[in-house]
Amino acid sequence: MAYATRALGALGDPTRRIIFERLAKRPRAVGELARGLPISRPAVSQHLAVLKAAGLVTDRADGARRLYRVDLAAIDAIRAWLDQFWDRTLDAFKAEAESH
Amino acid sequence: MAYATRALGALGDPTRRIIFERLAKRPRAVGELARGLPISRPAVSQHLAVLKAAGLVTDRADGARRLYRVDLAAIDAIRAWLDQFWDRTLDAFKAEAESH
DNA sequence: GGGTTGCGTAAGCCATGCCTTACGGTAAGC
DNA sequence: GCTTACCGTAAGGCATGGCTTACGCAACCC
Repeated sequence: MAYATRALGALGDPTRRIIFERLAKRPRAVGELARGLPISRPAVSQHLAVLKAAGLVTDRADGARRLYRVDLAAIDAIRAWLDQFWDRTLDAFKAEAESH
Repeated sequence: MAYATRALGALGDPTRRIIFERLAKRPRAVGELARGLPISRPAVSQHLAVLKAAGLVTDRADGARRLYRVDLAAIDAIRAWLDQFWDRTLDAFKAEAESH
């Protein structure tokens, strides 16, 4: 749950959402990501550090490169968080309708 | 889809997530929200404006007060966004496994 | 081993964003 | 009508965060 909120904080940045999108298609190295973005490679590296701290991605050494991939557990955590709000909101609607 | 990304941007702030949580339980007025938070009422009003612009909440006049409630459509949009990434990531895993 | 490629971290700059106080405007109560 | 309660917006201060350049280190190539 606090897992999900940290993930949402990380996905609040548009650049990190783009990085997250591209990693969802397939795992990539840092430089490969940077070449497709209008920011420097260290900037990408910093974004990846945030995503990693939020549990959204994992990294793995591949020679001199470092491959990042998305972590499905984080997606599931956010989904569970959302569903909880969905239920609460529906209950609130129902309670309000019955009070009339 | 761009709907979902704007919603994620709005939910990136922890205070807005708290406000969103409380509105999910039941609709509330601005002052009522502010009394339960360590920030001023205008600050809450600004947060609500962001949430509203992101399509996460709707507002309705109630006399001198203004009631805010969460919009279920936004939650659904985010969920659809997440599911899309879930599928992509699964496909990437599968493709990688088959390449071995 | 020298050179190249790939990466993380540090330091610093600068814009963005969140918060405050102050103000004006509308709706309810007496 | 006057006062009170509730709210949105403006203006400004200040911290946070995202970006850059510079540096150091490890892994491949020839």
